Amino acid sequence: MPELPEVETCRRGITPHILGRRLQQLIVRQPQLRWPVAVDLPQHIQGQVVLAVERRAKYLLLCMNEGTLLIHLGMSGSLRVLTGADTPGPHDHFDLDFGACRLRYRDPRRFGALLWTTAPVQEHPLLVHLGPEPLSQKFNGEYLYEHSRGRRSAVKTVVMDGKVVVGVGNIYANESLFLSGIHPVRPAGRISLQRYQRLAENIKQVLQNAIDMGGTTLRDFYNQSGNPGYFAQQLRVYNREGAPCPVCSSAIRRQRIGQRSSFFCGNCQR
DNA sequence: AAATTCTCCTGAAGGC
DNA sequence: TGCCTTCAGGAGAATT
Repeated sequence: MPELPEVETCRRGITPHILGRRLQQLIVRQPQLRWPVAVDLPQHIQGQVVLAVERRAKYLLLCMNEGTLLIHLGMSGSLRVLTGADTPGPHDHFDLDFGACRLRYRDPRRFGALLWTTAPVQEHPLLVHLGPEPLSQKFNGEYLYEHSRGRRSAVKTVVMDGKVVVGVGNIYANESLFLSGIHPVRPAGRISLQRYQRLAENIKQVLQNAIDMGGTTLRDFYNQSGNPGYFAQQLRVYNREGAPCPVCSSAIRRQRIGQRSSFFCGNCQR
């Protein structure tokens, strides 16, 4: 399931293959993604040149001369770089053909998206209200503290709220809260500045470590070359219900918070 | 306004 | 073996 480190891994992997290249053709086999791919998109963007490959939250941004292609991997999406003939599978929904190589998008659950905008991309409706990037200086303990005052919802829900901070998905929220000794259901407004400083640092650390390891492969994340990420072996609580806490050996617990599985140590996290 | 629930989708896993 | 049912999850939309 692509979270920020997986999307960043993807971005870094595809960039050298497509930067400066001209799009020969967009081939759409399945337009029914999160939002339908516009029927006339292929003819609109044919011939566009990739000027930059950026990322905002979990959106990949292919910045081209007349606009920007937004790609979201949803929870089962992946992009592979193909350099030879390769028969598309049933979930290979579109190809971006750059001549020398092509990007093939696969997404069994179809929660992902392919959108084109000619307006300044940061003003796009999907991006304009997003919180800061977690690895930026704008995101820190003070920021979290200020934005959680008066909020009674679980701290885990708040750090996963894209309007507060982007890119912190379920896996990394669980891990960061464990490293910070904070119980995931603790009301966000009842946590001290000091503890938020520690949480913000751990969020940055966990995300950066995961990026350095090429992301987390639990089931279906593979990078542009078809290789898995190696952060899964670093996970301390996620998906480890019943296993011993790496610090105190208490059994890791599992609880649903806001429709999502949460994993934590009831002894270490208060 | 903030908090909660719903929604899209398919594959894996579990029950009988 | 096979046909259910349940669940997982990103995040915008809808509802409370």
